[in-house]
Amino acid sequence: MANIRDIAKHAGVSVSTVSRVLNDYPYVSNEKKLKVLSAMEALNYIPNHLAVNLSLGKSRVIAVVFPWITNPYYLRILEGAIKQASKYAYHIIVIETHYEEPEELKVLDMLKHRSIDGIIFITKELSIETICSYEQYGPIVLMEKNDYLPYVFIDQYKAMKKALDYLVQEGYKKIGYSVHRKNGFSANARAKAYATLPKNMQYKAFVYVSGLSLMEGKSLAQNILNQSTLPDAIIVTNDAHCAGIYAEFQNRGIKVPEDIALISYENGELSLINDITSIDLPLAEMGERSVDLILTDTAKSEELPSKLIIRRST
Amino acid sequence: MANIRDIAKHAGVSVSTVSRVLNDYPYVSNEKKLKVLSAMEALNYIPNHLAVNLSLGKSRVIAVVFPWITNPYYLRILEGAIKQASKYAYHIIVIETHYEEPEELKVLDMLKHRSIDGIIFITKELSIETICSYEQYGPIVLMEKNDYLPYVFIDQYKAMKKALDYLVQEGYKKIGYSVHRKNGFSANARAKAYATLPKNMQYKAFVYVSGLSLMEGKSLAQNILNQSTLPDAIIVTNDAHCAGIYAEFQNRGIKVPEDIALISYENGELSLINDITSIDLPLAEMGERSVDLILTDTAKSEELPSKLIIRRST
DNA sequence: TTGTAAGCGTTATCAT
DNA sequence: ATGATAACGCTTACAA
Repeated sequence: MANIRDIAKHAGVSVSTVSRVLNDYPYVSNEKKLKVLSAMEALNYIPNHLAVNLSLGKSRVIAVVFPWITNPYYLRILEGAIKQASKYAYHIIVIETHYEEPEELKVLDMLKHRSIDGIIFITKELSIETICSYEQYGPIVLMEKNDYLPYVFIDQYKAMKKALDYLVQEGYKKIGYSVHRKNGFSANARAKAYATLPKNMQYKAFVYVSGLSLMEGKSLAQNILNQSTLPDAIIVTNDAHCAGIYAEFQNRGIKVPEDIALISYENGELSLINDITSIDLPLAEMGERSVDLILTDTAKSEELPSKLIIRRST
Repeated sequence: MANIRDIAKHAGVSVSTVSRVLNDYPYVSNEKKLKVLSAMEALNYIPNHLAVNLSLGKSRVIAVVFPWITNPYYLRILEGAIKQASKYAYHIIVIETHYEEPEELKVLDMLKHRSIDGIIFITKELSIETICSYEQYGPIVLMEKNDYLPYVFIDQYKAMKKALDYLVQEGYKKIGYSVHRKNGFSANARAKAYATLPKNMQYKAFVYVSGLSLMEGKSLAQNILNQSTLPDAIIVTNDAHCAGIYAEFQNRGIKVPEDIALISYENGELSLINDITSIDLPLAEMGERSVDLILTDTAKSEELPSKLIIRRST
């Protein structure tokens, strides 16, 4: 394996000159440049990026962290991040935490050890203090608004409020909603929005803690239909979960929206095909902006807007 | 930033000893070991993996390559790969090629430049000769059976044959199927299996070239229903596409399986919820085994079995 | 415009 | 068990 020194020797120049040619620096005479180029050709030179990385102190890799990659919601964020990273000649490694703190700590340690140049936490379990203590080792972006770390976020309170206001205006009286984790960041925001409803329209029994997947949606629907009083509208965590509910409703002859209306978060393909009113979330853009936050100094933390797309399910 | 030399000095030992402690070698006296450890503590030492990588000539990263990450079929392979890689303390970077050869060449160049230690091509556009010419730079795994590179693969011919035999046995006469790309690896395998049907049961008009997504499934269904003669059973590329077809069939009052039967490849959640007969593919396992192929000498190329799961749609 | 030489922070060989 | 010292292959002051 020829290295930069071999090239220098073969071309009769110094290593710095070779390096300059390699990196397209100005101030290299055409004559020497050609010599270097042909030496590279002759010796079949292959630049070694591991060496470049060490020398520059960069890995050109960013980690994107989430509980499960199979959640299409997270996936679209990831896709945005991959796309944007490639513009900077960076690459994305994927970390699944399964909601385990030790997994998050492992990623933070990778940052500390310079295996990665930055971290995007799509969700986090660790306290913000813990995460902050690693910021000295490299940029870390969250998807929650906070006062300590850069973030890109969608205001879940506003999104929920938008859906609620619309449902109220349409005359729905018994509105329910599902959350994935009772005390997650977005669950709290949604609860806060729900609490703005008139007191007589707030039903603890219509707050469903459930999963994110299709099949879990199906079983949630079964549970719902077993309740003595039924909601007349449900706002569901994501498209897949909502599609599961919708499918079960169809099985059981529940008409949407006549019997029960549905709204999902996500506005992906599944809401499109079932004609489900959905809260559009700019997920790919979240991924893109968070990469910008990691890789540039000019990008600023920001809030991205959600939008209610009305379809036949309400 | 303290480095290994600073630690050595502070502890009054040599760098080799520090390195030995770092890597849990035997042959280090407890006395010196403690000295080193406390020096690390005192100087707040952080090992630099970029340096380790250069020294070892490894990046500890593997690339997984596919056209689009949003295909759940590929995603489950990716998930298996991530999981398995983490067992070896490796990480996975995700490459979306959008079926563009230059993107595949970029990944191959990363291998050449030692940015990654290996490549898993879930699909490929480049000729096998081209890819082979990069094998000298590191292990490359394909998901097609071939004589040149290691592979993990599912025999698409056998899978298709299984579905066809079953349909024939159930009395279906006008069997159609969809493929994603007319001359893709699996399209050819499926065509070969289809050609084993009695001549009078082969219908060119029932071979549908279509997409992979839900919405594309929906429009395929519309096209199918516009045909003058309808198939009585269709084998569909994947769950999402099949779910799109199924949804449109429901809209149009087409009964499954009475009017048209459906079989999907994938056997994921979408086939489960719609009770679709599906060809189970061990996708996560494909990811796991390909990582093994990259990272161990003992793993051998292998064929993984598919299995027909019979449900209500046939 | 070019070259010298000092990093970057490890691992690994080879003595002792 | 321990230490010198040479890799690993590049970038980048600084000097010329």
